[in-house]
Amino acid sequence: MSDKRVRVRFAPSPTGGLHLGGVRTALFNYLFARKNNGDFVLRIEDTDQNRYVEGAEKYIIDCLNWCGITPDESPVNPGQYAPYRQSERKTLYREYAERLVMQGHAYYAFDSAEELDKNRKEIPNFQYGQVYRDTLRNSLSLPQPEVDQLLADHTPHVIRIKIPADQTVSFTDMIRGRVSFETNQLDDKVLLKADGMPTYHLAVVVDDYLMKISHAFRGEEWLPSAPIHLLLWDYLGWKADMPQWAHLPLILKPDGNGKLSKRDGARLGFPVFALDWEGAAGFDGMGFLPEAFVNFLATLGWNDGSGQEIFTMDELVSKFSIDRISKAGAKFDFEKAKWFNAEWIKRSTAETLHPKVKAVLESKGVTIKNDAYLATVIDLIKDRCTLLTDFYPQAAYFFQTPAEYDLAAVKPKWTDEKTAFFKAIIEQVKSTPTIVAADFEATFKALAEEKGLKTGDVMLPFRIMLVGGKFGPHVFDIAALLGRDETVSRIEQALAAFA
RNA sequence: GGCCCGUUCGUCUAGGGGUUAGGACGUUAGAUUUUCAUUCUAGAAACAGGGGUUCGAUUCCCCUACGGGCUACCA
Repeated sequence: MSDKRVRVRFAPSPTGGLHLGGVRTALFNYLFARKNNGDFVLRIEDTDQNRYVEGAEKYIIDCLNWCGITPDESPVNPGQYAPYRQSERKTLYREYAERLVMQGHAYYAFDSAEELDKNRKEIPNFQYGQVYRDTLRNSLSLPQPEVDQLLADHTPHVIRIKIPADQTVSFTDMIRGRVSFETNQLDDKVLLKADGMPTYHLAVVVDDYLMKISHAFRGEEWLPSAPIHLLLWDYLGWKADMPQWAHLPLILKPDGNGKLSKRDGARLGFPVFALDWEGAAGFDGMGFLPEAFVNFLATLGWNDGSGQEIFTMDELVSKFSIDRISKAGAKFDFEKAKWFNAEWIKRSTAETLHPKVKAVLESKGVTIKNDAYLATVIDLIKDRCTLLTDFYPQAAYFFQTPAEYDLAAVKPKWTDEKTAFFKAIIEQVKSTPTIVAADFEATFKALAEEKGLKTGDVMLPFRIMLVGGKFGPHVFDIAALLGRDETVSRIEQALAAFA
């Protein structure tokens, strides 16, 4: 086992947007694969034709790419275990299901959905299992000739696993340790559906085997069905090749309880998807850096024990280990997610931020003519941005004259002396070839004193003239960046509004 | 209801038989910044409860409580 090549798979079902929990599962798979020089496989589990959502598969792949966790093998980049969509592997599963029937580990069942629903409603704790299966319509209860006839007539039927009585099924989960189940509590799950598609239970076992998966990560919600899978691995004769299981703790709703669902985003005002999905803003559209998103997700249920919180993908790969994954579910905390993003923005260079910031500004109608100028702006303001979208309010005034002023902050205290002061400043600025921040500051203060004004009384108005509001970096740095002519013109324009 | 998993500050977590139970987010108060943010300093804030085991349990065991998951021809 130890010499076996590490191969892991992320196996989502294409039923809609990929949410946080799914991305984290993918991430842990990826980290484990990279750390162990293994393969990271994306397998699309589209066995439920009713829930199939157009575009979901592409969306999943786009999400993984955006996060920087591109699979080594996938439907769009097949390896030697193709195909990677279960719908395209359909014919394969029947053979294994029939084999189980032949060996007595499974059987045909002809009951209709309606009949079963009725039983569930009328019989408390009804389970299609050892207690009731003899009373239902299946190849165990019906005489062989009748079964043959039913089959010959192509009567709709499913194949169910025959759970044995009085056994204890147990295994060692990499996160939880020893876990056991009594087979008497289990029901005879459907393996092959009436439409010929396998259920998750059959497909996951067959494909993990065929694709030589060595370690299987999945959410904790799968723990109760693990014994079914264990039994299947055994009955199919593949026990020695069974992957090691790791059931990941769930990501919970920030308020109340329960696992985080796709609807919580709209309800609570934060993204649950990585990328935008059907009008709902994802972390991307919300202004998150993929590095920050990945970093945040990695620390939701995992830590390296050192107290370090900011990790690059490379660090994550080298430090990741399953025994440091926690057992308990973790509530999603959007505030903490934002903190990670702010940290990542602060630590990123203007160069790496450049294209993303440019896109944000352009989407707001700001035209960027000078990339070097933008780079300087980014360096000046990135410390005050939590989300990429914050660059718009924080940077817009570097590119366009303020559309409106915070008049409440200046008008009540406006005086003719101030008007005179700024007129003098205009002349002063006009007489210099370029604005040098430190020099300008000195001149500004000297002139204020000369006019009998307190520096503080004219600094804020000056800021509002250039910026429009009470925010932004050092005002003289702004003036220097804006340049002589623009500074003069903004003062002139503002003077008209202030007086 | 049944089965399974879990439980350290509000949240994410470290720790582990003897600790002032540590960090981070958030929060509060100061400092710095003639704006705002950053930054810095300080503060409040936790071992679910009950039994064991032990010289000593937050740490190990059991029970209870609470939380979560599953209980489909969905994954």
